[in-house]
Amino acid sequence: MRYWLFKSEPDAYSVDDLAEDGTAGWDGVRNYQARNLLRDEIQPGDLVLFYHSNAKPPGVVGVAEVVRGGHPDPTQFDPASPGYDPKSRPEAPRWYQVEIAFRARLPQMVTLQQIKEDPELREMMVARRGVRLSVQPVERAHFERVLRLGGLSPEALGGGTGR
DNA sequence: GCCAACGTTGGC
DNA sequence: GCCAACGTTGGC
Repeated sequence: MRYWLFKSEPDAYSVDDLAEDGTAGWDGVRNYQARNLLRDEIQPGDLVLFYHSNAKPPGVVGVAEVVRGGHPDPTQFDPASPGYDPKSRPEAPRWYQVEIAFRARLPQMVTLQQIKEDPELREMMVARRGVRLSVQPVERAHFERVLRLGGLSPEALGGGTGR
């Protein structure tokens, strides 16, 4: 099992939206590095830190679980979608998504500032200057540390599937 | 294949 | 709202 961090602007899609929806296709990613992770690396059962970017303050606000691995992002074929890509064809999709399910809110959000100031977390990709990747790998130790700082027990999430 | 111009991200 | 840092595009 691997761990990831997904960024979302809460004005566009927040952890509350995910909690309400239950599951969501992580569509709209239009960056090749992130696409490769979505298509090739992210597997069902992997756990995701849900991160609010462009928020006040930015930080990790929840946990989700991957429930379906990489498959073509349908919004690329929808002319009405902001993610529409006229150069992508169904027989050779350019963009991929995974599906995630809501698992938990963090009782206390873990802010970007906390991550940067924490000796155990400051190596996280999200804390590094200039890193804009919206889908990032996270080390297990970092994942568990973020959960503890947020008031969740990693053990409570780790084993069960919640399904 | 270079690289200038442009667009986007996202913290501050 | 600013702007630094990146990524993408497209002319050549």
